[in-house]
Order: sequence, then C-alpha cells, then structure tokens
Amino acid sequence: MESCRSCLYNSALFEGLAEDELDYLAGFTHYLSFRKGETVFLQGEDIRYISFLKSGLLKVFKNAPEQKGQIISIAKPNDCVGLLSVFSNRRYQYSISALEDSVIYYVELSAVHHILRNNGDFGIRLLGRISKAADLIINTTYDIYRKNLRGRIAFILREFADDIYGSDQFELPVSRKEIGELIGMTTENVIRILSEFRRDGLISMQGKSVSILNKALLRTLEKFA
Amino acid sequence: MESCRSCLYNSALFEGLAEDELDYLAGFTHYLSFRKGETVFLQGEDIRYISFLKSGLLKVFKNAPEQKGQIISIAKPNDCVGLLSVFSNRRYQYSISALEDSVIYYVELSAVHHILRNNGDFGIRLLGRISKAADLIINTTYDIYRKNLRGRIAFILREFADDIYGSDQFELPVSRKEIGELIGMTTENVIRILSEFRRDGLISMQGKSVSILNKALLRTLEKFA
DNA sequence: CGCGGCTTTGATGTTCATCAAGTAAAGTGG
DNA sequence: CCACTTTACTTGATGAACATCAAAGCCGCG
Repeated sequence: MESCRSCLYNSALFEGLAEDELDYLAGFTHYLSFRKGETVFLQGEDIRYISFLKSGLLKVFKNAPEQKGQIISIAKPNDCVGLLSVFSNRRYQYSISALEDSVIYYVELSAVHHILRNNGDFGIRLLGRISKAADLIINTTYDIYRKNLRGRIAFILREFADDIYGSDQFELPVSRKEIGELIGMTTENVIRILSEFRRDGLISMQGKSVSILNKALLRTLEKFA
Repeated sequence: MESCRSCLYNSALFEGLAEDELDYLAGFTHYLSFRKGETVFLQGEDIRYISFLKSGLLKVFKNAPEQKGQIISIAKPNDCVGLLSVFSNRRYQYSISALEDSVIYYVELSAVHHILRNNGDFGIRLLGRISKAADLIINTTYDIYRKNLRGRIAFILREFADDIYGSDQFELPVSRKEIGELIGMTTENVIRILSEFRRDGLISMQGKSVSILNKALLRTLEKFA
C-alpha cells in the first residue's frame, strides 16, 4: 500500500532503513482512524503492533480506579505510542484515547522484529529513541512535582503553546479535570489558578480557547514557582 | 581476563550471547572498586562504557543546585547503571555515588555496539531490558507522589526490606536527608514519621538499624495512605 | 425537560514545609 | 587525644499551600 510506504518513510522511527526494508514493513502496515473521545487501546491488551500517530492528538493514561495524576503524557503526530511497553511487556501498561480526531499507523511487531534481527544499526537507533522518550518522561515528571501549582499550570500552558500547537492561541484539547490529572492537582485548583492568570493578565480565556498574553512572566513562574 | 569473562556470563544483560561474543566483550571489560561515599561518575561526563554493578549499592541522582526530590533510584547488584542514558545521550544525565563499598564492571561501549550490529536478537533483548527499567522508574515515581508522607515512608521501608536487603532487619544505607530526597519530602518529616512508626510499634529503630515489626500494617499504609 | 457531567467560586480543614533550637555523632586540626 | 567544627538527627511551633467540601450556574444530550 503506497500510502503506508510513504508514511513509514516520513516517520522518524524508521529513518535510515533501506528501500527494500521499508517496502517489507509497508506490507505489514495498516492504519485506523479514531474520532475524538474514542479509545485506541486499553491497558492490559495484547501488544501486536508498533503504532505511531500520523495526525491528531492522544492521551496516554493509567486507568487506575479513580486516582489522581493518572495521565502520563499527551502524544502528538509522529510520536510512537506505547513504545516503552512494546519491547518490555506482552501487554500495554497504559491506555490510549483520542483527544482529537486521529489517524494511527500500525506496523506488525513481528515484522519489526524481523528487520531488527537483520539490521543491528536499526536496533541501535531504536534504543536511542526509546531511551530519549523515557528520559523525557522521567525528567518531566520530576520537574512537574517540584513546581508549585502556579508553576505547573504555567508549564502545561507553555507546553500546549510551544510543543503541541506551535502558537500562543489554541483550543484546550482537554477538560480542566484532565489538566489536573496530567499535572497532579485538583480540578478546582486548576480552575482557580487559570482564573487567577486571567485576572492578572497573563492569559485570556473563554471556555477552552486560550491566548497567552505574557509569556515571559509565564516562563518565570514556571521556573521559580 | 577470566574474571571479567565469568562476570559477563553471569550478568543478565548479556545472557543469550554466544561464547565467542562473550569472549570478545571480555576483552573490552574492566572493573573498578569504590569506597562508600565515593563518586562513580558525574552528570555531564562522557559515556564510554556500559557499566553494571557487581556488588555493593549505588545512588543515582541529579546534582541540581540544591533542589528536592533529586535522587532517582538506588541501584543494586546486577543493575546496569546509567543504562537509560547510554543509547540516547553522549553524556550522563545522572550522577552516581557509592552507598556501600562497590565493584563496578565496565564494558566499552564501542564493543557493545559492535556486537549489536551483528546480533539483532541481542538488540531486542536490550530493548526489553531498557524499557522495563524505564517503566519501573516511571511507575514508581508516579506511585510515590500519589502517596502521602506516611505512605512514602512505608514504601521505602518495604523497598529496603524486600527488594534490597531481602530481610526485615537491615542497616539503612542512607541518611534521613537522603531518604527525603528519594521520596520527595523534608528531612524533618522523614524523622517525624519514622519516630511515629516507632512509637506505634510498626518498626524498631536505633540510628541506622531498622527492624520491621508489623509489615502487614506497613503494607496497608503504603496502599491507603 | 431533566439529568449528569463540566465549570466556577467560596469556606473550611488538613497536610506538609519552614523556622527555630537543641542534642548527638562524626570528622578535623593542633 | 582532645578541643573544635561541622554534619546528622530530633522535637516543637507556626504558617502556607493545597485538598476537600459545599453550592450554584452552565451545557449538552437523551
């Protein structure tokens, strides 16, 4: 399938592979579309694919019995979802659902294993990518929990603006409650501090629309609060 | 060097390698001893080896400018130290120092790369180990920050007993301050809660000697507090 | 139309960090 | 080896940060 072939080619994960290797993988690749809100897979399901997000936005979370701080990360296009689980567990350690309409490509794990066996350099690059992903999650987690609540909100606002939307104006793809789960605070305090930021002229906001007005101050808050 | 050869053979990291591959790696392996308190390496140093702990106990930490929550983990024998950084960064992202007298084996990274290039299955196993290590750190970190202070102390006491020493009586290898850095709380509160646990008959303790007296209750605290 | 989930604000209480002050232990130099 | 300094440990008092509880408005949906 030509579209799969070109998608693999564009994916950072498979960069450096030879033409024939990409062709081989393309034969074991398909994609699925998900509507906003739909579940992609659930924690505990069997892993049979390496999956990566082509377009849209996903949330990665632990579906623990109503606990807090259960959203691990937000995946954006070209992220490999569940990469950490893929090689260490037979089953997913996280659940994934779509925050926006999304398209996900699936490459059969057995086919990736086949390439890995014959191409050690690909393995080395994959090791690098997985380590970097893990490093990032670990560092981010420690960072967030060192900050006070204002710092956490500042952090997540800047992350949406810079890393996800590339713009200081955006629509929040998540509820206040989900923001709370993402950065470890209660819904009420998320709302309180967002309101406070609006009162102080740091942001403007109505519903899920947010504009960042004073990014410099936001960055300062993120660091020193 | 025969001792290196047999050590590699016993290390879980290299299991599944052929005789000649182990021989090859042994030629690029050496070991060093560290006294309690000595620095093994510092965050920012160049990575040239895959290193694993043969005996002793290490602490893995961020040497941020006096911040809290800066100890990432405690490494015990057969753990690969800095494994997460090895494939993703040229320099260590963490510092390591010895909590007890320790012996560390070093395998030259270039030699490991050489094996990886020619043995894809080794790469797959390494991917699994790295993913598992990352998964564990991430899960543990989230777990700890969900708990209240009593739960955190209960957690770390059980971890020392079960995972590190395999006994309900042990000598703490770390100061109260370091416990605080490990589980994200102040030194004073570490002491307060340890004292409280002693008053309530959960543990007995003098100096760094600890005996766990009521493990069931400790486990309950760990879960529901 | 009414129900449930999301949002918002205020009041209250708990948990935890900070500050302070003192004792014990451990290293250091004469 | 002893005075001296520093570092670790301990307890109590205080205050700040944050969660919890409560109540009301809002919105989408069956």
